[in-house]
Amino acid sequence: MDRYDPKTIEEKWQKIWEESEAFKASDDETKPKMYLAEMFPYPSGAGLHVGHVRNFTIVDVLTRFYTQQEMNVLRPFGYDTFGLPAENYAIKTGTAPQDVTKTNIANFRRQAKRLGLAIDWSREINTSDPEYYRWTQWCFLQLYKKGLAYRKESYQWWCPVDQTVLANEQVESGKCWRCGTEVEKKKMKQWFFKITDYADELLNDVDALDWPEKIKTMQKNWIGRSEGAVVEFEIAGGLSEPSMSELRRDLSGAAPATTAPWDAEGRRPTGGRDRVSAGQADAISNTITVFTTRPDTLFGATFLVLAPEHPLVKKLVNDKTREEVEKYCADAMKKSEIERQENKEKTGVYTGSNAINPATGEEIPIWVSDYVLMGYGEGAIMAVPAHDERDYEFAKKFDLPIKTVIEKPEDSTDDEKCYHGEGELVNSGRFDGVRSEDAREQIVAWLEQQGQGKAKVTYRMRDWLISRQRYWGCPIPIAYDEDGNEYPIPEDQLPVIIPEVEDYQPDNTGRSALAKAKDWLTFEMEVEDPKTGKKVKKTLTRETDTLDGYACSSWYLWRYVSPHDKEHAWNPDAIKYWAPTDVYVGGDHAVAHLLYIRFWAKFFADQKLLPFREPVKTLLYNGYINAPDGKKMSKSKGNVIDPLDVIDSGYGADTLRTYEMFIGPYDQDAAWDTKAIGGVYRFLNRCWSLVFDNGGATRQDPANAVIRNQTIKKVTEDLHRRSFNTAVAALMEYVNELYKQGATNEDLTTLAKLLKPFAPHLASEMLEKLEENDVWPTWDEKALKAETALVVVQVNGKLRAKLEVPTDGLKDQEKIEKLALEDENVKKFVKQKPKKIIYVERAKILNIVA
RNA sequence: GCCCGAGUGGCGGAAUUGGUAUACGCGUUCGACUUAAAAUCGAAUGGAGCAAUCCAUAUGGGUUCAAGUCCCAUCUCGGGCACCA
Repeated sequence: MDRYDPKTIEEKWQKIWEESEAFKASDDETKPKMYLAEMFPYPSGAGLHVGHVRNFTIVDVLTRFYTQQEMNVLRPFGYDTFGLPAENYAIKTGTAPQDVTKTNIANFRRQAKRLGLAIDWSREINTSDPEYYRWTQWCFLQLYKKGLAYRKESYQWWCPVDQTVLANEQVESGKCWRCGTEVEKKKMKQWFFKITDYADELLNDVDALDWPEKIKTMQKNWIGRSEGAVVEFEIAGGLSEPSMSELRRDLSGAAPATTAPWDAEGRRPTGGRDRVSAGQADAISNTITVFTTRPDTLFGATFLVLAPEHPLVKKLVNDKTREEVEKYCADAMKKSEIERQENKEKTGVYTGSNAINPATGEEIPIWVSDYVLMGYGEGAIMAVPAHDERDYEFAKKFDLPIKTVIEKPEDSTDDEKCYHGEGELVNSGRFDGVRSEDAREQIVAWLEQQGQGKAKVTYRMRDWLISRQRYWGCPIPIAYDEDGNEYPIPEDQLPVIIPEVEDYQPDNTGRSALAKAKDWLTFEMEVEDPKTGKKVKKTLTRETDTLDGYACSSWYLWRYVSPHDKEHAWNPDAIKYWAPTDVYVGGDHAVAHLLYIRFWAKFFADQKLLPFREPVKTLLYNGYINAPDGKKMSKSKGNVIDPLDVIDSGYGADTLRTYEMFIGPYDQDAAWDTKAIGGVYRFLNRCWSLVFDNGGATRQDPANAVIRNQTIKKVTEDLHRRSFNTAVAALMEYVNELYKQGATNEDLTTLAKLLKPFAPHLASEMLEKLEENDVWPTWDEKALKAETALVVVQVNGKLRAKLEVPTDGLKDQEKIEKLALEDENVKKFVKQKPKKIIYVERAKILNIVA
């Protein structure tokens, strides 16, 4: 009698699956399809960790489940290979990132295979493969053609250690997401994707998604839609004429990548957050524009506040205030965002100019303060200290007037010094007595009539900064002539290959190491001259920025459907059949990646290149696996559980997989338990013994029909609702029962089939011995009920007796009542005629109200 | 501060539609097998009590024949956002 030997069994089946290409998605498009994927991993040098295993196993269990149900299943795999770790390693050791990546992929692939994953290996992709990034560059050009990839100069997050700019999404509480260094602001000309064009649609479509609420809320907060109005405040006395012409000259040099905020209205908002263009319209028309969500408080606006970066600031100062204001602005801009946020004490300076409140006609002072952010709204606000806490604080500190314009209702429990709720307007001229909710509309309408304002929607989300001053990324397919004109590289000349260099260190001018490849950097190309329109040959210099890695992962789910297509990024027929992805599983990137793929889906749908507007139907967001001590696993803490060690220690991959499914609800964090995994190993041993000890089936009669059918139903339904831990528990119960009752051949095949998604090697071994296929079993609704059922008898809601009655007698309430009232224990609690008796057949419960 | 989510045995957790609270697993205890140990198999295991029974799902109220589940308030923990006008 052999023992369960995971090593032998797993090696055997992994070889069989490899040789037979067992998990190749079929071309049979008549079958119902199911497309599942995990968020593809970054193949680090450390290899797989238990978090990967959980993530991959969730996908694998579902893949096998749907495959066993005879659907046409696509389950590909790939590697997200661009990024800083490979490049930093290259800088340190001089090893080419290309080579490190190759090694790491080979390692990851080998380890993934040892988990017995049902992957279609013919579709493997790798984002740093020129055959892949060629199409990333193509995607970029599509966005570029439509004006959704553009360049602008702006202040950007800069990580001084990694020497690169970062997207807003990559700055976590003022620190670089990679290295944790405090980030700085740096003014640079950078590439952006205009995701803000899709802000409304991205927001509106969130609700309908079958995604976790947590993620949906985070995306909504990130997009951050605010309804309000822009209001124009005339500058008292106007700007002096020298200032005006100076400004015009200043502005003509700037490339306004987005439209001026003033005319931003329509189906989609245009980016109103452009740091260069905001304020331009104002400068020329002698006004300051502010954004407010409370136009109803306009009469209470007693001063204006501009952000230190606001372009108008230097035009508003006079000889007396210039020095102080310039110093304040310089200090504010130098300060890191952390410092600016830490010190919530209000600071600010008076510019020396005043504005006219359009509602009251009063002159109000214009101040500068860093509590107003250039990146949001218009970079300027009207301060209503009576009804806004921040403005209140500022007014108190600098002794500015506070004017109440909303009356706090009598019944309000709000005891704040400034009331920011709704109420009736006072001190507001002809709007006195109007409810604030109504006043918002009325005042906006009035402003619009005067040409001094209009309704406006503002978003928190900024455009997506995609430039990275790094070597190991997808080159941006753009080149420049000596005047700085941009030329896209023609699609038939893609890919722009990453050149080989000796030294991977970025230079301190903010250019990536790509600039060191002199042969690559400049080249000749026939282009249309921007002035004459004629074809001319020019010497061009390539863009040395590379794309944010998130750009590479924004379309990979579509590449999987035709990974070797030489003509298309994704094959139009294949995408029509397979996409969108039915189930996508990951435990990270709630707002970055998961927002970007939605943005690209919408964009490419608009180009008629995708047949859907949402790329992921169902998102499963799995939790982390923590160390046994409950803390995050980390090398420095020395508490890392290596999944390969777990396999090699003798447990095997099946135990590891099943344990990680059993550890708890997939979407919750869980702590590794070195003891509990032994329980799962025992369970698999018991499964093995049922088939391989005692010569298999021990009973021939149709025993266990009830528990068998119940288990099929339970496991099937649990997999549909992604309750993996309870599905495993149900299998354990079934096995316990088979040990007590003995097992028929049907029990054994059923067990093996139901077990296969979790422990595919063992289950395959069992099925082979039983000479059975793996087609998912179905249950017989009629066979779910035993001959007798237990009816619970309660008196006043407390359990007093259990009656065993024939299943077909459950309908006979009278008889059950009679039986219950005859019960000795029930009699003790029911002395008189019961007031009421409630019987619920579905719940098999009888409650006597005595 | 604002917005989510969650509090159930010694531990991880189950209870899907308001209907037997604590499934399954770990741990612990006892027993069988063994010269012995491991492995395996079997039994017990929320608390109090000899028992009948009583008390237990963060806390306090409420609705209901019946509440872990619904409602109100409070506390604690976790996550997200955070001077966003």
